[in-house]
Amino acid sequence: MMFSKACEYGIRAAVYIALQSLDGRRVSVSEIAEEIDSPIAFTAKILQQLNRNNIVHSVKGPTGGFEIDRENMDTVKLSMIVKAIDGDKIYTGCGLGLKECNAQKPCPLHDKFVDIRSNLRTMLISTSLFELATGLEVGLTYLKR
Amino acid sequence: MMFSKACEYGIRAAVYIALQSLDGRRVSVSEIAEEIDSPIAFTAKILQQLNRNNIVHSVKGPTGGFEIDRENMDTVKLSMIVKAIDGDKIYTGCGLGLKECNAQKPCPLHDKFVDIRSNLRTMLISTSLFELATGLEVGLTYLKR
DNA sequence: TATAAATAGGACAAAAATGTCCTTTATTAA
DNA sequence: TTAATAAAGGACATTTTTGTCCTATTTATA
Repeated sequence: MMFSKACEYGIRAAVYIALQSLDGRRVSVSEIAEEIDSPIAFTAKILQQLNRNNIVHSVKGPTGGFEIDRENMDTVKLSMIVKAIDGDKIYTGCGLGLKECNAQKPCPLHDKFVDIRSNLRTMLISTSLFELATGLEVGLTYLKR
Repeated sequence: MMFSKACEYGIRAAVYIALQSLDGRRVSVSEIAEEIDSPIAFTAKILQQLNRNNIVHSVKGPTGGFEIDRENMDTVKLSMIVKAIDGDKIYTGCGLGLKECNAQKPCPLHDKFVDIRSNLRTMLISTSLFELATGLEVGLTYLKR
């Protein structure tokens, strides 16, 4: 609806990894892809990006996999994942695709988007992985289907 | 940011046509593409879609072109253009791409998206082409760059 | 130290979105 | 009635996104 497929998978994967890390479990790409119902090799690429951006931590070799430190679950906000994968056009871009659209030279929808964009931005900036993982843990939310 | 390129061009084209129709001028695809800074042949395709959905009216032959009745400028809301081009996933789709995501079985972002989506929906449903065209007419808004 | 398990990463493939070109159809006006 | 003009539409081309496959690298453990 709003994010690319890659970003959707990235968020779902990060939330799943966070959930498992709360139990001290490191998880493999194949488990992640299974649990969030995503294409495995594509998910692996996205996890590489998240790793490079220090959003998740990867460990190679046997007993390896992905994990997120308890500390990072609070530090990492949705906005960081979105920015790492989709860039920041969701914040800065014009709703009608104009290159320069701002209060001085607004597109016809500029003012109408101000609040919507601001709400979205605030939500993304203030929502942590920990918050999302705990909802899952309690069984209130789902990552599949 | 939120709409496809096709939809962005479609909205900009419709607003431009509405503006010119206020002056009783019918406009050609090439003029539209010039004025909204869009690829001409692609814009023509999009205008065909808008015509089929009775959002704009087209006339073939010399002196032909696109126009929008004064009445339709009030009737046609942004939501209709978006739906004609991008479908209604913007309203109905899940932020994380789950097939079935609802209050009973929500994704971790479901509740957080409720307000944002609702604001967006309300804005699209309540904004008419006339409103957008008059902003342009008065020189308060722009469709290019 | 050899083997196996796991991620990293490059190259490729498929699908979808974006964009172009050319012919057909309708219509105006000379 | 013919010529010119404009949209309609089909076929094709390009680019981006999504997705796959294979090899290299790292590392735990037998």
